[in-house]
Amino acid sequence: STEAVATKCRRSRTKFTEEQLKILVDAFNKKPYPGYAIKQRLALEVNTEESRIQIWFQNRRARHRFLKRPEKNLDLRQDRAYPEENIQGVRDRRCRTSYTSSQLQTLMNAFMENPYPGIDSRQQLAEDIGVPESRVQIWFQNRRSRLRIQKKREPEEGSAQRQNQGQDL
DNA sequence: CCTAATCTAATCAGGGTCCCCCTGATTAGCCCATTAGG
Repeated sequence: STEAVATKCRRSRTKFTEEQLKILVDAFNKKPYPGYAIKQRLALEVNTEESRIQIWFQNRRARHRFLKRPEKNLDLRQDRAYPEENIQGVRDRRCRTSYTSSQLQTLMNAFMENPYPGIDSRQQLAEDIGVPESRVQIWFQNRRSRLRIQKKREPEEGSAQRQNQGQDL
């Protein structure tokens, strides 16, 4: 098995310089849950894609979640508990991407071909439909997730159309 | 080895359409998610 995709699967690792890390760590200490505007500004300041900034914050939070002092292990979420104090607008998210039907068609076709596209495929796809690669990646994640849920909800369709008792909850 | 990249599951939230549904965006992950590149 494993016909090992010839093309590279993962995006190559981003290597941050010390300066870049200093800026990021500084921002993280100020605000471990930055909104979109802050992430965008950091991306500019550090000269990296915003998606890399987002991943960096995710990974750092994961690492620090348990690195923190055990006596106060609820700190990371404090920031979310008091949204009033946020300098930046509360709940500052990236704007929803709205796909056209032809863009969706392209994504669907690619999904049926391979629901786990590597970086090269995603980038090609992103270029084809004119959307950032990070959005394509999210689209595939959500698509896979919802397909799983749907399959779970409808266990089988081809066989066994009789017994269907007590499956709720 | 360290940590960026990736994954699943759950949840928040925008927008259409009529108050619920679809789906994009964000987050956590707990013997402390897993995988793998440099």
